[in-house]
Amino acid sequence: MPRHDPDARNGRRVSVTDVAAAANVSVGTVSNVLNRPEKVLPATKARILQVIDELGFVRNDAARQLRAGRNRAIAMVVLDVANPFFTDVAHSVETELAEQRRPLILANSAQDPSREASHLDLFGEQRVDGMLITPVGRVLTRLRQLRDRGVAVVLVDRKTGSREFSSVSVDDRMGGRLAAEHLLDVGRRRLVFIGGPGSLAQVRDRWTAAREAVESHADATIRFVETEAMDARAGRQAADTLLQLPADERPDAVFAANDLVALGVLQALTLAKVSVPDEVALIGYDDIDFAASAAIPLSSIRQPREELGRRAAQILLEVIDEPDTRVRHVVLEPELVVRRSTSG
Amino acid sequence: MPRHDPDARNGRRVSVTDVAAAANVSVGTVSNVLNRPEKVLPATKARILQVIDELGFVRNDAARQLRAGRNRAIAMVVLDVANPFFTDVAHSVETELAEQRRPLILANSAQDPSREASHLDLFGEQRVDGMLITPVGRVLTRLRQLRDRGVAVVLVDRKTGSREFSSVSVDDRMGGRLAAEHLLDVGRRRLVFIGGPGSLAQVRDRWTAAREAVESHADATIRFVETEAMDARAGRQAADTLLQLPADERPDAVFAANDLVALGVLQALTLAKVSVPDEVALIGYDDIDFAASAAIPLSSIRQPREELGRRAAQILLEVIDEPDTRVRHVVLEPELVVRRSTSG
DNA sequence: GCACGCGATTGAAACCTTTCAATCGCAATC
DNA sequence: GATTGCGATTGAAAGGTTTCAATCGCGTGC
Repeated sequence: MPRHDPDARNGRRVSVTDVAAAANVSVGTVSNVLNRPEKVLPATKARILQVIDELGFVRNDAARQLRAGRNRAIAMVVLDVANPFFTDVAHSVETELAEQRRPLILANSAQDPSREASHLDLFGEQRVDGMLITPVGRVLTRLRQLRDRGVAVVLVDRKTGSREFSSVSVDDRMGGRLAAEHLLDVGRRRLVFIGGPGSLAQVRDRWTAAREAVESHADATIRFVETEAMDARAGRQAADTLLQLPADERPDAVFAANDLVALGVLQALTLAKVSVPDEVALIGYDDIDFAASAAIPLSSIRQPREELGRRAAQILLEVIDEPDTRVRHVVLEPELVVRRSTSG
Repeated sequence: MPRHDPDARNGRRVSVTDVAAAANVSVGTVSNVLNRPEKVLPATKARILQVIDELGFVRNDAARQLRAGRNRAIAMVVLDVANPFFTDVAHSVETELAEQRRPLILANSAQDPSREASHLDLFGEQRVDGMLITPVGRVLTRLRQLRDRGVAVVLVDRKTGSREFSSVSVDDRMGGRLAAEHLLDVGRRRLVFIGGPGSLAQVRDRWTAAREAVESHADATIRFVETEAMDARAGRQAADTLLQLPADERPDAVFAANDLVALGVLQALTLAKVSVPDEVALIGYDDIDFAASAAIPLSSIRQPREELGRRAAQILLEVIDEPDTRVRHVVLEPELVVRRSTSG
């Protein structure tokens, strides 16, 4: 009863050969109908299309790819699919690729170098045409191997190995500076930066620039609270740690390395009845949509994520077309967005 | 200068044949090293592995799939990748599949039947082993075709064509009832349901159950405000429409078909200085993480999304192993979560 | 010394599509 | 009536892997 059409299921799969036989043409003609319909006589085409329909023929993509030597798909490896920042960027990439009818395969490294490596290996075997990656681990060697085998690679939101691979990124140092200077501007002097792991370039750059900004104010300090991940849970935990400090050691401002962490911090502070921004000012990073509608609307550093995805896709397509184009680095600028969490 | 290793790039791609020749074995043995390493003598294996490394051989997945007739991958088509509910479900699916080393290909139908159809066609050509889908359009015919060609199909969060396909879903009617009854319980009588498009089964079920709950109260009313999508923007727009009503026609409670819509409604109401929950009570659906940290923490109907993904993946794997297992329907129960937006 | 058994290895066949040089059929031209 | 030109069609080859029946080589038991 669950069975719907046993014949179709048990019968061997239908191939171009079967279609050709049934339509009394050669396989070449069937292939032409599929790929260069204008090359075949309308009458023949109609007949073949009808047979295709009757037999339920579906082109086998594996065979097609084998013959072509490549896969039209583009793979994208992001740090965290649960972070709206990355899904927004991916969405923008997808939109740009849709024009060329190229599917986007999304993979989540979850900031884990071993997961990242296994995704890269898989995409290598799949011979994707191009790849967008926000690297976590030491992947330069693997990326070179891919490139040498003809896979176009563009780095997103990162410039590692920049002499060899084009990239599109947002200036994290500028973002870090903007955030820190804003906190200083609103009179805060005991800053904390929360983010991690410290091995992530994004985290390092934002932290370093923030530290430099703070160091130019003699009376201000900033310290680094490292987290293992960058989600709300990590933010809550980090904030709980800070709450255990004696009152006179508590920070009066928190700069979270992304908005998810900031939202976590906000939850923990609210729960502990610490007023934001009166007692602690709070700024995040990314300006995801939820930042604006948080319990206390969150100040943040806006990254132009739509443009980031679009430009990345464009450059990737260029590299696919012309692998020897000059390596390019597009650096976009972030922007400070002030909301209630830093300006009560 | 962008060129890294011209030899490797220009040279023909390395195949098992090349490896076999260089290692003085047959292709069969190379294949065994790759797929059944225990079958080959340690010394031979070591030699072949070394050659593989030296030559930079990477198995061609297209050829492998062609031979195998299928692709180990599982495809998942969701309504909206920008909705954390679906990324959470997808994440849970991915985790479950990881044990079998099956990659998950995520595709976004964006509630658009034509996008959904083209994804299905693509996955058909790719001969994925299995597919999880939350259907939008009239896809039953396509799904049957896929099933008849050996693709395991499990419906997620929907029961269309339930005699033929197994499914895992959450009881939307129960959810709709819980939401409406809660609003009635806290004394509201002029309800509005916001969601859409009305063709979505989720929307219909939640609405219908809510209407039924309201109808059993003689003095209460509920009306349907249909949106084109289910994101925050749609929520803001719908709320703006309501705000233009004369004060005595305004609702005193809003039931949004998902949390994104609810957050949009909340933004618009806040902007218009309408107090939530005093003037308008607001409840969402899904209980995404952000619901708890919204400006006014959002009451919602929690769906067990982790379990939803896990069970869906498990059933799919069962169907792949044993295509003729009985069709099963797992229905999970949603749960009311009361927060400030309905209980000031 | 021989047959047997068994693990290791072989290599041709199969998977299905696309490509492209060759061929066909037909009409226009000389 | 023969030739040319041209669009439509043909069909064999190529692409790289896996499978599996057949073979090899070697030690064991008689």
